[in-house]
Amino acid sequence: MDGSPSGSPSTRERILDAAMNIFSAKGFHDTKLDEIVAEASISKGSIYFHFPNKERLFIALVDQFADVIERRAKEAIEDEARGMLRVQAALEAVLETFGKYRRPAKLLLVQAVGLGSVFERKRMEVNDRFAHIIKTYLDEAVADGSIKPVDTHIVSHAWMGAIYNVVIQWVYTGEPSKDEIMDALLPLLLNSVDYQD
Amino acid sequence: MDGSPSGSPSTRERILDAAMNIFSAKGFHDTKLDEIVAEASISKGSIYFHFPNKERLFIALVDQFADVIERRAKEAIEDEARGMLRVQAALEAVLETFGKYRRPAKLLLVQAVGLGSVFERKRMEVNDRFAHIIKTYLDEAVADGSIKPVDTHIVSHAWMGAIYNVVIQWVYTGEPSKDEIMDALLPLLLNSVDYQD
DNA sequence: ATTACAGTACTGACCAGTCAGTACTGTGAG
DNA sequence: CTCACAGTACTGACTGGTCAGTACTGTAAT
Repeated sequence: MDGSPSGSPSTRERILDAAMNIFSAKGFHDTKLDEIVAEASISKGSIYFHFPNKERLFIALVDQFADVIERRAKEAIEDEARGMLRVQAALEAVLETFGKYRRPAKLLLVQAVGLGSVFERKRMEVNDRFAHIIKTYLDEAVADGSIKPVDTHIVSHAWMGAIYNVVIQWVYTGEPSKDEIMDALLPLLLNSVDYQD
Repeated sequence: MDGSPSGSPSTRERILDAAMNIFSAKGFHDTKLDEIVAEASISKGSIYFHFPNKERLFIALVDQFADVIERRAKEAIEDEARGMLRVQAALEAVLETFGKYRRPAKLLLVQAVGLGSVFERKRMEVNDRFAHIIKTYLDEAVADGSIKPVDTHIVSHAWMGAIYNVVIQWVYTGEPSKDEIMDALLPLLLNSVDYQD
């Protein structure tokens, strides 16, 4: 996910890896920096050499994964010509990416919620970023007549919530499987705006 | 919401009221018991007389609101004869109740997420409780032919996520308005399973 | 005088963040 | 080539503020 060449990972990468594992499992407040120190086999000072504080370390992980999701969605969209096909491609890409990265998904969708105002703003920002992408292409689909007019603002947020909740369910329980999700959720969402492929 | 007769509120109720205000605004970890003490004009000892610890006080609030939501949904369902009409009535009741209680909504949907494993279990429990109600009546609607067969497990979780996310958006920004949500979200959800009223 | 509660002062575990110090790698002046 | 110095990466023992929870006292009703 980090795109760096293989080989012995840098200290910074080891910190990020360990932090991802522990933050995603235990949440922000229940994760002690000393646990990350132990997991990464580095020193506490090292963390503070690479990151200004615990909060920013956490946010770095959120940003890192949000970037991956967004990049994949945009790549998928570029391959499709127009309108509703692009929306569909983006949805598939996002579900695919969540499916591939279970821990980061939990970090973003669960552990980044309900923290203080700093995190609240960050989570809103990521949320809006995704919703805005969906909204853009939904608007496009409405404009070219692929689907009938809808309140694309509400639809985009509703879709994201639907995706989030199903993915969260999957993150916790392993059920339903990725394939079932794709088979059931995708038609459901497309159906909700009266689009049949 | 507490169903008690009006009059000077008991200490317990004042604690719950104050805790609701502060927890919903600042989240669990950023809320100090001393703040609740000040807001409720009671004493710290009083809190520990009525609740064993901070965690259980928080959970009492979550349960209290989850009960209200569930009760309203069940009442609404009882008034409707069958199938999809009951699903629709339940959705309306839930949205109505979230709309009426903004702070409890934020507590349940935002502040109860991303805390430790105790809260995670509680939130899962509430989530599943709601999803199960939806699923029951969706299954009923499938059985009596109101809607075509769908994966009701995924649909129920997707619906809850959609509702949650739109409500969260509303809790934070006040937008879109309750009426807009009802007008856009309800048809969207019903549409997603090919039901037109 | 006992119960049921309310109020206050205090404690001590916890843990994010600090900082003085170590190790190693240039680098360029004499 | 070597010595002096600088920069970078990292270490881990230590600190100090915070706050949930406790111990204890006060009081009013029955």
